[in-house]
Amino acid sequence: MTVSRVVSGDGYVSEETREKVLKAVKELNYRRNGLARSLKRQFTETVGLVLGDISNPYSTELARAVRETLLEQGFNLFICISESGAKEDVIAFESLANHSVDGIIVATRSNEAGDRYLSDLVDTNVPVVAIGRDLTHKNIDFVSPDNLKGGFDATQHLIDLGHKRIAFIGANLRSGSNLKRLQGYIDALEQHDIPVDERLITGRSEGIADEVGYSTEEIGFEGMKRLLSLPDPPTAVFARNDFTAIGAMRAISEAGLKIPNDIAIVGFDDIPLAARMSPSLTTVRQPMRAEGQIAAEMLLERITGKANISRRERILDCELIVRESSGHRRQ
Amino acid sequence: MTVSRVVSGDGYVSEETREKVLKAVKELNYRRNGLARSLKRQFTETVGLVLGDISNPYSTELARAVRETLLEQGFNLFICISESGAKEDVIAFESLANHSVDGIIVATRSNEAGDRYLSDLVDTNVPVVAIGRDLTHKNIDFVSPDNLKGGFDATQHLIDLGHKRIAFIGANLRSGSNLKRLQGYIDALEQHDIPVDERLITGRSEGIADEVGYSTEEIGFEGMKRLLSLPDPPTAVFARNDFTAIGAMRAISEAGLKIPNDIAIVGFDDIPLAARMSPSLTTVRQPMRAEGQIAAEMLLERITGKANISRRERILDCELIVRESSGHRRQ
DNA sequence: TTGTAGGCGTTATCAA
DNA sequence: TTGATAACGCCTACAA
Repeated sequence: MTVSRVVSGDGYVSEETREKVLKAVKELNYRRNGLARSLKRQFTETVGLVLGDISNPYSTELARAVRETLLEQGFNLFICISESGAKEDVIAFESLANHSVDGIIVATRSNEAGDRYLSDLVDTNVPVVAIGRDLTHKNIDFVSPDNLKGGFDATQHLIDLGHKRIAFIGANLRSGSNLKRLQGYIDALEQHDIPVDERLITGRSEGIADEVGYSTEEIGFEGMKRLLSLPDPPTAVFARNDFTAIGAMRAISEAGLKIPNDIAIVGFDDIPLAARMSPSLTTVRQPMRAEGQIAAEMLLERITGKANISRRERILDCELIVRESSGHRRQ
Repeated sequence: MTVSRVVSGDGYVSEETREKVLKAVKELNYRRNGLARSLKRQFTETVGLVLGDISNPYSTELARAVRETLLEQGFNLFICISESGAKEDVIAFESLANHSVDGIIVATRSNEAGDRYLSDLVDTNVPVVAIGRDLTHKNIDFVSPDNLKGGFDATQHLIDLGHKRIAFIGANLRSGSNLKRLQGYIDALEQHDIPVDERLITGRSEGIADEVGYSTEEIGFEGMKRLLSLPDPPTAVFARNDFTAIGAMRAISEAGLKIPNDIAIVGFDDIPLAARMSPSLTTVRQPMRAEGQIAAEMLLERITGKANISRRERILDCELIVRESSGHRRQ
């Protein structure tokens, strides 16, 4: 017990005993067992963050913002990777739960088994915040960029430039955020009485196994190739994210066409690479740092707050960043 | 006790009781406490990975390889970020130690307090493997790319192309891996009787606070600007990594000079962006995935192995990837 | 097939 | 100022 007082640094211990204890600690290489400590105290001051595509600068910026916010409050962050769907999601949640983290932030795509596990977790009073994962539970907070408006703005921008045949690359019906971007695209077309042509909406390519890391670029590449082989190819393209846009740009170049003269293109996210492409990529900037910070703050409120908070939702504005790849107004 | 048997799924339980237990588990939202379990069992089947610059694709590829290797053996991975030196290193190590991970892989730059903490950890029998962190301890394994030979090859390549005034950008005396690259550069020059000109070796710029994220690019930009202002500027540059090289390329372009005609440039790492730059970047490819995999394997051997293993070292070959930025042989 | 006892290493509480 | 006791929730070993 006296040792505990010395090591924890609180409670009355005489200077003499304190020194004796510290000496013994050194000699015996004693280290206080955190598991036992947490077991007794019932909290760990640790938060888990589950990330999907860790290769995407979007994820890493998010993680940095989350971590900074937590650190200010003395909380530690453990990041878990879950790259390929439900099974890995569950492994990640389970391992965080087994370590009794005080709360979890999820930034992977929604899936049934994962959602179920999360609900169970919340029911055992583990605070959870979701970033961009459509998951409606009365006690799970939700943070997301405004994908609907972002998709709308991107498409509107292309329409304003005089385009009528505008394609969407990388539709994924299983991803809510993606679906919102697609919906924004459709809304913009309809608002300008441009018919929605399903052949101009490409989804996930058959041959591509995962949608992780730079493989999303392949989706853009393959999708664009298919669009270019249409009898009446598009004059503009809105890609579901910057990596996909970059893949599409490669396909356009390889076909001997020019951006933006032959085909204009807009992405989503504004990863650092977007500004450096040549031509530089017009894109919808997502407030990654704000998303991370707000999610962390919400989680901390749930962790430290006494009261049971019910579901809150924060949809954050995106900003259209016009660069070279969308070009000037067509005649 | 019967509950434990049901939940763990081993030991004899009658079908009838099992069902009753499972029903109660559901109703009460019971979840087995992992802390208590680990406290009793004395292991967690979890490994910690401490990463410095998470924005660098090098780190994320490493993490993915580590994770895949661990997962095969049923181990989970927790990633901690330590962006700015000793203090954060210690926080990360401490928090992993408090959660009783079974082992730690460190991939941050060496620093005194961090090294000391790691040594203490090892002395309490926590297995540790270091990636690229120069840290000599009799029980800490070491994995690293061959920075010396990589630096030599890069410089040799530029010499072979006919260059005599070759600069090094981004020297950092506190980073061992960086120092090795610099040493390789010097070795190559000396072997060809080219005098080493200290003015051609730029270090860290004053104004730049951190060396994290895309800030390393600033180092390249600032360093190159200084080199260009010399009375007798270099005709070729070897940058300490790809981000630094990319920053240097930007400075060269802004000065109205052409790569590789006016100045040739070589980087280090071969991040995905290197191949896409225009001109594409000649660089020394680092075997990121192999580094991660080998580090994870070594750690698992220490964790599961009964015997005390003494320090092992694995230096992995790098490969010079010649692209456009180094150009053709000069006349 | 089920249940009891003891201990993993802490800390809260109370006693000395 | 220090120490004894109990409890955090689980699992091993043994008893019923």
